[in-house]
Amino acid sequence: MDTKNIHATDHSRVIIHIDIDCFYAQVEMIKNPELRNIPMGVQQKNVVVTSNYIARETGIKKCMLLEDALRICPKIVLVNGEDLHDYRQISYKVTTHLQKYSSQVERLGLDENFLDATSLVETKLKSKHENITAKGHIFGNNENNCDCGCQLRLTVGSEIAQEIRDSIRHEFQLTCSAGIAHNKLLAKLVGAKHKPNQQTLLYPNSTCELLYQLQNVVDIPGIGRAMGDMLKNLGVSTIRELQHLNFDKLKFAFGEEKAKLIQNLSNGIDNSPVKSSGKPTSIGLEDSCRNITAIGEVKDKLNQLMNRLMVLVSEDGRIPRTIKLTIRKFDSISKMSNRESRQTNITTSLFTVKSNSIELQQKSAQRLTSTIMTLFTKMVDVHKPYHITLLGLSFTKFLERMNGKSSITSFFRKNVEVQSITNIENKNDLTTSPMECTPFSYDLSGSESEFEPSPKKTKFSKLIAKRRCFEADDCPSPSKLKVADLRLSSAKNVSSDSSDSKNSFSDDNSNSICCPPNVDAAVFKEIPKELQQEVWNDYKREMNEKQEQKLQPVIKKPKTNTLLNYFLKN
DNA sequence: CTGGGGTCCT
DNA sequence: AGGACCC
Repeated sequence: MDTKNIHATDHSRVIIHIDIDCFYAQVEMIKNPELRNIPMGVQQKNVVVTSNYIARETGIKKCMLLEDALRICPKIVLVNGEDLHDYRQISYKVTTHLQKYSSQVERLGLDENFLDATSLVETKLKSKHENITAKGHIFGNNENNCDCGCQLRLTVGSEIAQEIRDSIRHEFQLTCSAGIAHNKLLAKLVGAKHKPNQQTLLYPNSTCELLYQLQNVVDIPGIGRAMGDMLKNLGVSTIRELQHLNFDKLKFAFGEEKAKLIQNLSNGIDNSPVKSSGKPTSIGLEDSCRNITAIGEVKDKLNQLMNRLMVLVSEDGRIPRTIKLTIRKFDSISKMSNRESRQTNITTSLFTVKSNSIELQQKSAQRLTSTIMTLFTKMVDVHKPYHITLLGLSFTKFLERMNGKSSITSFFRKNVEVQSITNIENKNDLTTSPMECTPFSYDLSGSESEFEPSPKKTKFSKLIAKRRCFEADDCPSPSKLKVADLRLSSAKNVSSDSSDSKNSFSDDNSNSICCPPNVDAAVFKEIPKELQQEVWNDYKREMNEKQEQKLQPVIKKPKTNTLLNYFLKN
């Protein structure tokens, strides 16, 4: 009857939370072992974001202001950690390693992972019944009286956690801490009880004891500053107060869904699944800065960011289709989160695949910079004085690059399986071939022959043969295909990549996506809706460009490199 | 004198 | 596009 009780007694899962100890600091100590025996902190601008444990003994805390840190520990050695590249790289290696243990691994930041070990435990229990002993700490004093078998499962979970931590240490020279419990919330909370390089096991009967050790509701992951403030206004600050607050009051303040969620959390109930993280859905960089006031500086900074960003994108291996510019304007009423952003689609033809890495050639770089500056002028009136305190660039909506050997069927697979999380190692298996500098597209050799048959091979089979094709990363839900998402470059706007929604709607306004006449209808029918969309858009754009060309002296235009080209039939 | 990232929801 | 949350 009461769903709360049903869930409260569901201990069927075994969840392990793994938290790499002072992650950035450990990476820095690997890079420079001399830092191991002295107090060391990792600095980003005016903040010491983390430090090794020697520094922590002196009282250094996470995200401490530089000034305070230096006062507390004048001897602290600081390492700049503003470039997360190396941290990100090692972080993904760890996650990929964890995926050997379970298909369900969820990343949280760069240094934490949840792992659903339920089936691993069940498997292990089938073959092993003796000598099962809890590893590491056990939280609380209560005996476990639960008869659902959770004690045995969680105990096995602690053995697995120990193995995993050992393997991480062995593989990466990284120490980490772990929490084992029957849900994510409790695994994370209990893992914090013994750090660093230790692990803690929670049996369900000790749940309340664990929760009551928290000082405030905002110590519950999932309750942040905003909710914390509202709860304070409701007279709620402790866990106990949240547990006992009248549900209708909570519902009035947060809505039923949120209310249920946080009251459940306050009772240690968390049914959220461990979601496989897969590859990142966005890749971005930010740089906070002191007061930029000149357009030249903006351009400069953005170019630097773009260069760094291209390295990350190349390592990722996918092609992004939208770019977002984020800025923060100086504000005397220093409001938090005073950021603005503008986003626009970009064409895949901007990117060049060369020796298995992705590059921006001069022309493309200029075009990208120009569309980014257009975004900038949408947020800032450059004729008036301004000062910018942060610039950020971020790519999203990636197309997966496939390797053709994995066969054409994978291209049309309904459910895109989660692929190995990132191809950091890709860099290492580059095969350099001088011939292999091709734009990201298929040259249809000779613009006149564009729609003409080519002798033997279809364009598509060429594509497969060349092992260069792309797969939409996301399976669009029908709601994504609303008219609002249709973006077509109008003839007036072909010179700009930024198909701004304002000027990109064309007369047809259709929900109707059509198969272009030059594309094999059978193939078209099989591809995901979103790809159909893009193929259709590409076709429209080509028509527009052709029209424009008629008005101009005939210049050999470089072929546009689009999805459409993949599907051109002969 | 407040990093540099990410995720999901609205 | 912004806001909440996480690290």
